[in-house]
Amino acid sequence: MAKCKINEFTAVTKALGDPNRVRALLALLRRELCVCQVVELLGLAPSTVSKHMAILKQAGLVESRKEGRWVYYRAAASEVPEEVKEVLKWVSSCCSSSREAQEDRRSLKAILSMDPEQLCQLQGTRY
Amino acid sequence: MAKCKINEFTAVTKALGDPNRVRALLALLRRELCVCQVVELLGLAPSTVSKHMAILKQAGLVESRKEGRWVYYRAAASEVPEEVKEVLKWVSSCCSSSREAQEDRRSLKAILSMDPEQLCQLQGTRY
DNA sequence: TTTACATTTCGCCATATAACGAAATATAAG
DNA sequence: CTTATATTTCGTTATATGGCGAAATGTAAA
Repeated sequence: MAKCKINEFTAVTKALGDPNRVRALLALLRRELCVCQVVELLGLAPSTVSKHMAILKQAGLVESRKEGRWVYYRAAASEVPEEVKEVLKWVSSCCSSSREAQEDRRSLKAILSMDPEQLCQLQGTRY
Repeated sequence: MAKCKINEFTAVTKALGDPNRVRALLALLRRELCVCQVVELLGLAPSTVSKHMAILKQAGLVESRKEGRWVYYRAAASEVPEEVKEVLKWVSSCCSSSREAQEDRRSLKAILSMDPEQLCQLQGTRY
C-alpha cells in the first residue's frame, strides 16, 4: 500500500465501506474464524459472506487458510505492509468499543461454544 | 470518531472509497481551494464536485468557508478528533507519492497561476 | 466410487452511487 | 433593482454494490 496507486487505496477504503465487512473484520482481528461462523455472526447467506471475505482478502485486509472443507479467515498479520497494519489498528480503535462490536463479541462467544460441525449443519437446514 | 458507531465509521471509509474524492482530498491537504479550482483539477461538472465536497464534509474530512460567491474547502484541521487526523495522515502517506497525485500537484500549480475569476468564467462557457 | 457438505461462483433483483444538465439559491456588481 | 455568476439542489440515467438462491467446486466420509 505504500506509494500505491489511488485505485489500490480505494480498494481498501471500499472494502471498509460496508458495515457488515467492518463487523466481520473486527471479529477476525480478535480470532480466526471459519466462514460458517461469520455467517452465523452476521446473519447473512453463506454466498454473501463468501463474497465479503473475498473483498476483504483482495484488499489485503484478511488472510485465509484452507483446512479440509473448511476455510478459515483471519486479519492480515504476516508479511503485511506497515500501512495495512496501521489501518487495522485504526479500524479497531474507532469501532471496537461501539455497541455493535460489543454485541458481536458477545454473540461470537456463543457461536464459538458450539461444535463447528453442528453449526454448519444447522445452516444447511436453513438455506 | 473515537468509539463511534460503525455506521459513522463507514461514512468516512465510503467517503474515501471514490478516487476523485481522494484526489480532491490530497489537494486540500496541501492547500485551501475553491470549488471551481477543484472542478478544474478533477475535470468534472461543478454539480458533481459540489456533491463530492458535501460527502467529504459530512464525513468530517474537510471544512469549508464562504467568501462572497466563492466557497473554499480545506482538509479538516481545527477541533478535529485524533482519529480523523490519523486517517488524513494515512491517506497522505499511502497516496501522496502516487503518479496520479504527482500529476495533480503539477496541474494544480497551473490552475493556481490563473486568476480565479477567469477560471470560473472559463467554466461557464463549457457547462 | 458414491455421497455428503462447506464454500464459492453465477445469475438475478433491488438499492446505492456517480455522473450530467437544468433549475434554484445566494451574493457581488452594474 | 436588476443582472451576472459561483455554488448547490434536483431530476434523470447508467453503473456498482449487496443481497439471495441455485448450481458448481472441492474435499472428506461412507
